[in-house]
Amino acid sequence: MNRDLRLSWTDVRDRIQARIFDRTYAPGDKLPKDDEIAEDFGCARSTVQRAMQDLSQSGIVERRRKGGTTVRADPVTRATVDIPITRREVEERGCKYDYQLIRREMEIAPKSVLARFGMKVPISLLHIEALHLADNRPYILEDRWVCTTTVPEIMNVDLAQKSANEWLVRNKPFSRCDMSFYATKASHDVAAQLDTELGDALLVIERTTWIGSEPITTVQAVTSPGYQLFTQG
Amino acid sequence: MNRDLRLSWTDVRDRIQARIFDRTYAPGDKLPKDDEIAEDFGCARSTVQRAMQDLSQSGIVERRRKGGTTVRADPVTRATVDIPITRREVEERGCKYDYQLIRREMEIAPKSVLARFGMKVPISLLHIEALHLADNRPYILEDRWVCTTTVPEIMNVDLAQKSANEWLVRNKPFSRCDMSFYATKASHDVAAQLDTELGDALLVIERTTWIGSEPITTVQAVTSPGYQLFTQG
DNA sequence: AATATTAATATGTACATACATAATAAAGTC
DNA sequence: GACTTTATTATGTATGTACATATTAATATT
Repeated sequence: MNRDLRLSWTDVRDRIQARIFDRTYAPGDKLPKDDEIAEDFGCARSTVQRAMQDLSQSGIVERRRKGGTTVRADPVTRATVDIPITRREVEERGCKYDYQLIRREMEIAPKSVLARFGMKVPISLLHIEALHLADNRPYILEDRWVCTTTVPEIMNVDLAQKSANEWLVRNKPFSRCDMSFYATKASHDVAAQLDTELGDALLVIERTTWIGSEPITTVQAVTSPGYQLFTQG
Repeated sequence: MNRDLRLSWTDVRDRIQARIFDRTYAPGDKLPKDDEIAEDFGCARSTVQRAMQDLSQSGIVERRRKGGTTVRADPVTRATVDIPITRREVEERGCKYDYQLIRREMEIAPKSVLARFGMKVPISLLHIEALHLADNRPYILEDRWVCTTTVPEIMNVDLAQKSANEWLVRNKPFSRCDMSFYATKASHDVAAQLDTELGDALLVIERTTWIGSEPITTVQAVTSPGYQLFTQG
């Protein structure tokens, strides 16, 4: 067989996707089984499998053993968000990065914080407030709680010099990260810290991480006014 | 070889990930090549390849032909957001879904809208304003522009009955979707539509879609107060 | 008819092999 | 030294085969 004519899995994916787009296979429809598509296209089943893997991850089709492949009836719009280290984010915008530690003390975590970890029993955690600046202007205000039983080393880190954000992400990899986004009105304190108006609408990025089942940290990153978070590709 | 002892690609991934987590391979470090890992673990290279594919997609490692595999120096926190059809989202919360068309007319798109499509020349687009309700309470206010040259069929759709959101996602698949999130203060109009206070902080989900290089639609979904957007697994 | 058991089946995985591709390193040229 | 050309090499892909696994469908059992 002429190798130049061989289909790549991206070709196969695109052709199947095209058939979904032009409604040859409409939402809810069942697709032929991989073997049939492979024979139809003149390629190996594993090539179809690779294409289907991609379509499945994109949320376009759903696959079940024995059940076959179906076009998702209720298509979802799926996107990926990347949250880099704040320093890097600022520097990639071509701004000068600065960082200020506002507060750092052990505290009994309030219920709202415990809830993010899925814990009930009150426990003392390291509470950190810090400000990230871009070109000397407040950029992100972070309100963080770190679990010192999972991450005892954090007690020896000079958080006035290096942000917990940076230290954690470089030194404490996580296996699970829950994230959420919401809007909040700038309180008196927050407005003062971010040097903005009381009542301004601010985007909050909340993240909670674990290693295995051990909680690492939870953070509310309150962004400055006008902040916009974009998805990747 | 005893098949029961064979490593699955998830095992391989987990073991490599563990070595990254315990800093055997620290950020920026180069990993052994697939062949070596395969021999080390006693599995086929393709199994390592599958594991690496996953780690690469998760943003944990970076792979380059000939260059090899490196642990990402500046780790990013990566997450996936799924935006379902609004009806489905409301119903999955166990609420009654309703929908109201507020406005629907052809209009010259303002520059801000054209910019989202990456267009310069002013053009007339279908402008739609609509309200999604959950248990009779305003849930999401959508402000949408549809490109009628790409989607002429939309002109024949009764948007008073079926939301453009739903119709488009079911009938006009897209190949590209740009998304962004930000916070906004409720204007007089928005506050009235969402039945909330003037100046409330609201999360806006902005999406723009294309099929190939043809623009389909762009929408600002202004959520009601307290709305929180979560990432997937 | 409802339930448990068994068979059938489409997708998923593991492996070996051969080749493709993109980056890098080495060698050659001016 | 600066530039171009040419190997070299690690990852990526395509294929075939053999099994594993999860689900559905069929059958037997109560």
